Amino acid sequence: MSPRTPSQFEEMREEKKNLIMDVALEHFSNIGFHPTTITHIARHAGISKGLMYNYFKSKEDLLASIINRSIADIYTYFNPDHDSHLTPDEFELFIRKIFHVLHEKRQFWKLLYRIMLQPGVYEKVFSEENMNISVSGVPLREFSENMAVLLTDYFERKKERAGPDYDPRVELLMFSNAVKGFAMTSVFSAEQYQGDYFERVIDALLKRYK
Amino acid sequence: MSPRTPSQFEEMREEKKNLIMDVALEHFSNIGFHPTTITHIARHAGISKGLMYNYFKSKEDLLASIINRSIADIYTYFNPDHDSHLTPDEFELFIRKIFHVLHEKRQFWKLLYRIMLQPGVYEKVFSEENMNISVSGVPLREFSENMAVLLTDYFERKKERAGPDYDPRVELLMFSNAVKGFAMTSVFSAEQYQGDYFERVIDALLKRYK
Amino acid sequence: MSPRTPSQFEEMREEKKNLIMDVALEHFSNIGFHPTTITHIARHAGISKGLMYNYFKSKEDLLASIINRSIADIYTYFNPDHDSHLTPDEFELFIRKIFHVLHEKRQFWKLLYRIMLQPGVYEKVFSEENMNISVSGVPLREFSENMAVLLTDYFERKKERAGPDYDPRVELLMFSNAVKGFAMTSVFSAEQYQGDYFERVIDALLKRYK
Amino acid sequence: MSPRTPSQFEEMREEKKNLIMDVALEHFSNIGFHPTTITHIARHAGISKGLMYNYFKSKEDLLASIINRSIADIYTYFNPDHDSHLTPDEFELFIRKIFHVLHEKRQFWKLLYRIMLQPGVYEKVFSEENMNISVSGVPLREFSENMAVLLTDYFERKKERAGPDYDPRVELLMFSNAVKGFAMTSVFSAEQYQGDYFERVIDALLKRYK
DNA sequence: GATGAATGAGTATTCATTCAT
DNA sequence: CATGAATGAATACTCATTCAT
Repeated sequence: MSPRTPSQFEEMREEKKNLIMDVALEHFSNIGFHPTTITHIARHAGISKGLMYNYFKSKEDLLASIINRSIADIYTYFNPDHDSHLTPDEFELFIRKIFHVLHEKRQFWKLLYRIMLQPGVYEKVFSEENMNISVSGVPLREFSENMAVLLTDYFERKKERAGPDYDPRVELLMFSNAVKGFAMTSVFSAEQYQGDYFERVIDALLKRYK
Repeated sequence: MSPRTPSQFEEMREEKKNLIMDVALEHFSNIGFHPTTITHIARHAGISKGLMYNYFKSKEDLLASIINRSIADIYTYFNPDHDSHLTPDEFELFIRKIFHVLHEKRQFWKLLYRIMLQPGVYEKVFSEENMNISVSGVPLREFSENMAVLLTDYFERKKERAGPDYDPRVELLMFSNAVKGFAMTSVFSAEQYQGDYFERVIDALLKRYK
Repeated sequence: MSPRTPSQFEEMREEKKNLIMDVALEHFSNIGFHPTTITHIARHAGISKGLMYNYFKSKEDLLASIINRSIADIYTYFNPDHDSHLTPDEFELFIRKIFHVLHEKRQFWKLLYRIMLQPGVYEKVFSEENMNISVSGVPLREFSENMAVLLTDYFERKKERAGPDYDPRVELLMFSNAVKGFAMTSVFSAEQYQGDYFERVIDALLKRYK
Repeated sequence: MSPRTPSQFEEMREEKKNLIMDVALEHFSNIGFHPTTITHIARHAGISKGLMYNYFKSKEDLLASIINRSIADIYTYFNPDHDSHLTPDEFELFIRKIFHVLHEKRQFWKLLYRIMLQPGVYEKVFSEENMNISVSGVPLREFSENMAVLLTDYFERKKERAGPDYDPRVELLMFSNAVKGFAMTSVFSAEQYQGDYFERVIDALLKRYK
């Protein structure tokens, strides 16, 4: 019964925030952002509407927080503070990580796709204010830029190992489109792709682009 | 001073309907379905809100009409009443047509992607009622099924011309993911892909999958 | 092919007006006044919305016209220009006429009940302007007043033939309530009262009040 | 400063609900269901439009709630769990109760008459869903059926006390029409019936049908 | 006369957000 | 901290009526 320390309070707060975000992520990604009401989220999280606004300053802030949290996770997982070049084995690891994260965070990707394609929401979430929020000290925008640089460099360097009409720009293009196409399909219709589907795709990608 | 003939009325109706659909397509695809209000559409089309409902029985009906109109166009363009097999040259033509239609109907694809990913809207538009609407006498659903059959068959038959570890299922998979990925990228960020971008992608696809 | 005379025009006009009123009466009484749209009436009468307003200056005017027409019919049927007293046989005839007209003009009574009980509509229809419209030269309001006077007089005079505790005011009251109750029941649930229902009620009323 | 307890909330809710229902009953019965707007009700109840929907899920639900509340009251008042027969004195009590409730709940009866005669509204309010709502554990439909059975039985048994040409079916018919006629008249034109009007009617009914 | 396209004021309903307790 | 009653701005949709042709 001793009074809680400030850090204990902080911890409880974080826990509650995470609970709300979990519930919201599930509903946002399955039902959509607009159709999911604050009332709905609050009820499913077992709290009151008013308390929601104690943790998040608006519905959009809640969405932005969810996205930021997931991106931070992924960011850490990929650890792209890679100052040197990607070896072929690191490239393979990279692909495997992509597919792993695609599978592991399916709900999040579903949400992200929907948000990205919905202009009104997108702008509000990635407003000036939110864009400057840094994750683990690195601004969000840098994340994808780092990736792009690493891959460009990888395919550029692969030229040496490749045939005469190898074009690194085309190669990067085809690779990213293949990944994007697969990502979307797997996120939105994962039900139909079972068994060794993931493995076969990974193999094909490695055979072609490693 | 003499009253309008029925055919004059019909012509007026058709014109207005198309005007409204054009305006709505632009806004739906750029701003989104929910955020675009009827008031907005009416104002931009230079008509009253009420008139909208003279032509379309609801906002959803308007959306469905737009989609149907475009699909009918595309359907005619592809003319997929193909009972025999696809030759390699026909396959090339097929790819070129895809990219042409992707370019030509960009607004429509943008809309379609958004709708498909937005759970609530999709179901309402492609309700039982709308799904049974036939375009040029052929139910909409058949369209994509025809495509799938043709391609499956094409990659199956290509086995004869291919190497020993050629797997038609994997091939079809990689091909459609590549197309999907490209489609999405080109529809949503066409600004950054200019010059010979389309040509390079087509060449790469043909080289790989023809 | 000779040009129509003015009276021929007038006749055609009357015919059209009656057609519209017939259609409207049917819909107003079965579906209700508010739920029945002008478009609906026009379509069922085989004319255009615009033409409707050529014959009737508003929806309410149409309703008032229907009511006036029916009341005029009934008025003529009853011919209440009765300057002398009602004999018992005339009273019997009167009751029989009531039930006949109730049966014959069921649609109209249905409409009238609904309208009378719907304050908003009632006031508009029986506005100052319409109340002064005379039917066959007699203002509408007089109609029911004439009836009331005749009946009051009848029951008053019956005192001579009746027992000691006969109260003409109570008698009139009970009689009119019985008729009203029966009228409403028969108009709104005529389906369940078949066979000799009408006859039995008439007999009972005559036995009691003649 | 301490937060409200659940029971305090419940009390507030109940109070507001009743306030809204009271205001709505008054307007629905005097002005009509359709012509009474939600805005109107809200303004007269001193609340916002939105709050209405916190308590009632639609305008029709509000109407149904009002009707159910009144019927529950009346049901309790009549307590028709009468398994045995009606004695003449119980019949008299029954009639007196009818007239009492007619007087006491005049607004409600006005509303009910209007609703019953308005086809569109009636069906929505007494939809499958609402009809099955039970009042004090007894389905609404049973209420009137109980009444009908009791009265049929009463007039049937009265045969023994009556003259040779007494027909119980006709008697029941005349009685209910008289009550119906009186009910309607008293509900819609009570202004003109003052003084001993009620008493005189009750006496006449008792003399004739007890 | 006759048509139906066009108008616009009006209506029910939703939902993020605030705030007294 | 926590609650949920209360708000109000916004939105889709309806329909009597007008008017150019």
